[in-house]
Amino acid sequence: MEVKSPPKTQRGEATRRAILNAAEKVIGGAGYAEASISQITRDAGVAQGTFYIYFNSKEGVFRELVRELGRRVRQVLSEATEGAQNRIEAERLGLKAFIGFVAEHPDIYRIVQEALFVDSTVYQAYFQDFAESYRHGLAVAAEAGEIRDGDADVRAWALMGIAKSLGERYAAWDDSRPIDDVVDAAHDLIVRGLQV
Amino acid sequence: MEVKSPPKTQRGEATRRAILNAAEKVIGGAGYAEASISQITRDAGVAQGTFYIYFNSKEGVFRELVRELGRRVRQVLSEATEGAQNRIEAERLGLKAFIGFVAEHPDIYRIVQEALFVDSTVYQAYFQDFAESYRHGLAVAAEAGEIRDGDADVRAWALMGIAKSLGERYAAWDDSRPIDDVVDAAHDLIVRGLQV
DNA sequence: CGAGAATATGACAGATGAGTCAGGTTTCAT
DNA sequence: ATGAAACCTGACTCATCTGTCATATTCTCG
Repeated sequence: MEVKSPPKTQRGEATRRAILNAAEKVIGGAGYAEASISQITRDAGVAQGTFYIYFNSKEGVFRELVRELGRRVRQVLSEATEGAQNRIEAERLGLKAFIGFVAEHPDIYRIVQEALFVDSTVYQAYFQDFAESYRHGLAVAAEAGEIRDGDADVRAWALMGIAKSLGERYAAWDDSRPIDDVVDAAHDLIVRGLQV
Repeated sequence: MEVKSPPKTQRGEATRRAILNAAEKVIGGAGYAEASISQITRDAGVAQGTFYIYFNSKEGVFRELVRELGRRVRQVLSEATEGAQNRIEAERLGLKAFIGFVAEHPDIYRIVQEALFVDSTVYQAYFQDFAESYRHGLAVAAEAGEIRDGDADVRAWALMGIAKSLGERYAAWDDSRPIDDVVDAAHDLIVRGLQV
């Protein structure tokens, strides 16, 4: 049974969700290696065996978790930037939303990072999805003359790197500095870097 | 015995080195979780028990490994940038050297990343060391009027993020694109971002 | 050369935790 | 009501691997 068939009833669906939520909590808190299936099922309020009705293995839930988190983060970012008047503004809104998200869910950033070691495929897919839509946004903006011409691919990865690094440093590790300060300082760098 | 006393003889020193080298190879290749002490000692050509003469645990070697890698990377970067005429040039040389290093030692980048999960203290120390000297370099350059004023701390973390991200994407994952291309594109962003 | 310090060996005890399974309970359509 | 499908249980098996230890070897220095 390479992949578990999805639950057939409400009840099954609810149990699956409970397990997934518990996995996020337990793995996010203790890390993948430390987290045990029994902790997860205890937290979800089900028996050990129930876990294997919905997932094939610890790695299995983890993969699912990472995919879901990717969807959530993309959702947050697209909502944050949809009102932007231009690319430069979108950069600011996106960066701020991302750092804010990491501040509110520091565990999520850890889980995604850990994916590199549990299953590098999902890790890469996670970032490639981001990069692709980022690259596209930059290419369109350059086309429209909102920013100056340049290598959209490298720019996308560079800007993602800025967001990751600042999120890690100023949100996950130490959120004592107001996020707006950090975003302002970084945005100055980015604006000048991109503007015509 | 909280910390192992260092080897007292040449022979002991050589054995310790052999174990450390084997650990780099095995952990870099298989990842921390998969790597076993027996693999490491087999590779080093010593018995299992010998490992515990020099290290307290798997975590112990790993910590040592990360510290050593930090020293090596700092060494490479300081050599690469020492001939730079100004900060802008130093950025270019440093970025290129870093990406080149990752391309030659893709395992090292993995090991450092994995430190976040094995011992977040050494992970943070690793990056804080970098950040501090980076921050200092930028502050001095701003003082000298080589770059425009700005938040040196945020800039340091942002620029480190660019290097990490590009190294991961264009060196560790897929080195099919000439590094100079990537460095050029990123350096354009950085120059404009920093210049007066 | 001989004693004791340093280094090395490898079998093994003990702990851990993933995944299984035989059987129990709930739900629901007919 | 009843049978079958879906769901749930938790004790148990089994493989893995760390860290220990009693013993052996090598080195060094008086």
